[in-house]
Amino acid sequence: MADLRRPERTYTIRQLCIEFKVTPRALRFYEDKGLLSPAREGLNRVYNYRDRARLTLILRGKRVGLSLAEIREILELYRVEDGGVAQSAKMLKKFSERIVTLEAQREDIDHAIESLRDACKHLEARLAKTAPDMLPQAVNYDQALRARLDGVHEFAK
Amino acid sequence: MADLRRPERTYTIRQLCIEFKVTPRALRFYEDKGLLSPAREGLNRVYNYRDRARLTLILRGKRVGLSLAEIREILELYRVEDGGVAQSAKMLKKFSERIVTLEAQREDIDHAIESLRDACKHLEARLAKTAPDMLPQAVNYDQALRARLDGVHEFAK
DNA sequence: CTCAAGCTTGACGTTTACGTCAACGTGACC
DNA sequence: GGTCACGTTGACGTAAACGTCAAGCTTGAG
Repeated sequence: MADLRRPERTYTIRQLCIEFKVTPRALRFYEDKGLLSPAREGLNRVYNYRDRARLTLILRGKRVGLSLAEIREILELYRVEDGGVAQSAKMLKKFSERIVTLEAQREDIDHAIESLRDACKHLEARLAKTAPDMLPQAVNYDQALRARLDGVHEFAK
Repeated sequence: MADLRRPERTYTIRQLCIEFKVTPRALRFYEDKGLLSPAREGLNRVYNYRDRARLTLILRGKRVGLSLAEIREILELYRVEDGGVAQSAKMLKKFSERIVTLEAQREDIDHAIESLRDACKHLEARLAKTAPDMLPQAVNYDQALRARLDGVHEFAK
């Protein structure tokens, strides 16, 4: 059976939407904003391997709090020799700054995780005392963990 | 000289705004949304030590991508015994899920940082070859680093 | 007393990132 | 040949998180 992700493979808008759990509207929006530019087959959009890779980067960027405009700037670096020297210098500066803010953000996240873990411990202790029968709810934690290890990001509601 | 952050100290809205680099509008907005509830002196808001601590948490939450509504939920945990057992169980679940997403986010950030570092290296190499005189721009990186170590987050524009 | 500084409460505007129709085209079945 | 399923392009709506006035109170300096 052929690899569904082999480089020559193409995707319809719906296929990408399902894979990345986004809506067609979102993909068209990214296109409007210049973050994607899939080929056309008649009217229909045809996404290729590189479009898919870009989408991966777009969504990752979003998850770390970048705006679409910022993501666009970053993606444009990968356009070969897009700008002159001045452009490169500007980019270098921007990227450096961005790295610093991301590192700060990582510290914030570490703090937040720690706080939440602490809060969980307190909650668990409280539940263990007053209502041990409610503790199976804590199974959700393991569920989430397993899901994460499997690369699945859908949790039971 | 008295410690400007001693527990009994109070703050005007402007003082907090300057310290945390936010606008009065933002603080009033957070109040509208139930995240803050400073005392009043006549009409004027008077923030105390705990209000200031809450604001720290609010901004940290924002930096890691939480919505104000989510931050509000988390802050309410710290209201003593606010809910019954069911409430605690619900919170435990929510917090556990949040921890998982934050850990994923941290990985995203690590990836992003790595990518950006890589991009910077390429840019630097390119500049070193074509226009070594533009490289002093890279000083911005050190500037940013120093600023960060000093706890200052304002960069030259 | 006046007047500016700093606070207040509305109330409307703005940006970002889409959601949600409406109206239409185009194969592929039955 | 009707009718899905899936695609398209507008165009308008929306939620979050404030920005930006307008209009008014209060209080200390001159």
